[in-house]
Amino acid sequence: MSSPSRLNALPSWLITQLAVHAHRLASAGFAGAGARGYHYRLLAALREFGPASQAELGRRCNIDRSDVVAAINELAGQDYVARAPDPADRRRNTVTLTPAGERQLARLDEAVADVQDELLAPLDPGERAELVWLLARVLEHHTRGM
Amino acid sequence: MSSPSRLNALPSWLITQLAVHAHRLASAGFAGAGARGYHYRLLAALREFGPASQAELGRRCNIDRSDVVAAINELAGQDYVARAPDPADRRRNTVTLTPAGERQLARLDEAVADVQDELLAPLDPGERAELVWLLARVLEHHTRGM
DNA sequence: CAGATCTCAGCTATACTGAAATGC
DNA sequence: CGCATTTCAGTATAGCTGAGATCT
Repeated sequence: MSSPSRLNALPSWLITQLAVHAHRLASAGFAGAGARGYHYRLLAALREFGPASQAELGRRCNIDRSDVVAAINELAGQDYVARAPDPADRRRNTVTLTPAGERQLARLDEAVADVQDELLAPLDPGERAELVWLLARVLEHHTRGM
Repeated sequence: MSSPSRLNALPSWLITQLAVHAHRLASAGFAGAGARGYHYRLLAALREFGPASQAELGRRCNIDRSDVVAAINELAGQDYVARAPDPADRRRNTVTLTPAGERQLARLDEAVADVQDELLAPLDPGERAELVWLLARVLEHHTRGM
């Protein structure tokens, strides 16, 4: 039972449909560690850039301000991050990665690596790099100025 | 404000984030013709394979049985498709593309072409073909046996 | 005053699940 | 009986909007 040929060569179709599979695999990988995609993004940002306000995390991870609140609530409830008022600017919360959060990030890194391998199974290493390069350029074009 | 480098080289991240942009562009293009992505998929399948049951349409377009009902309701309400009981199997509805539906599909084809151009703006024609080839192979791998 | 931040309530669209009614 | 089809009701998630309270 094949799909319409109009769709099979359509970049927007290929990308959105493949995203469904990528999301399914990633969610399953994260769920095995009791996490969601938002959690991985936030922990990765905290690891790389250090403590940050929720607004900054949202901009870095491309997560809405509103959803950052909920995700940080969850991470704080598992003691993967600590949330403290910023004395220098009392509108802000400073979110900090805890040692347990670093360990959780390491677990999620492993899960994520497995997911990439499963997602790109039919491609050899050179093709994977080519795909990443093309996707990154297109995504960068659409994120410029955001 | 850059994203975590863990994410920037991560295929599943690139694909899901790019899918957000692709979906936004496609939805906007379809909305200009009073349609949604489901409608385009269904009209394309009817045009290519002829009249079909809702279950077959769902399998071809990768749309859930439940969502096919709603989308066909909408298309039938706009007279883009006709729904009639199948005399050979009275469980089935036979869905047929109307002349108005063909014209709507032609409009959507144009909108879709513009969207592809906007989506892949930074890539030259050879790179676009390479990207489509790689994505199609990966997607085919994950759709096999469905 | 404008503007940023955090929070909550609620919305949209895609994708999906469960169950009932009907018919093969 | 098992199985397929259509339909409806409801769920989950990502992404997003509006508004209010607080603070720079």
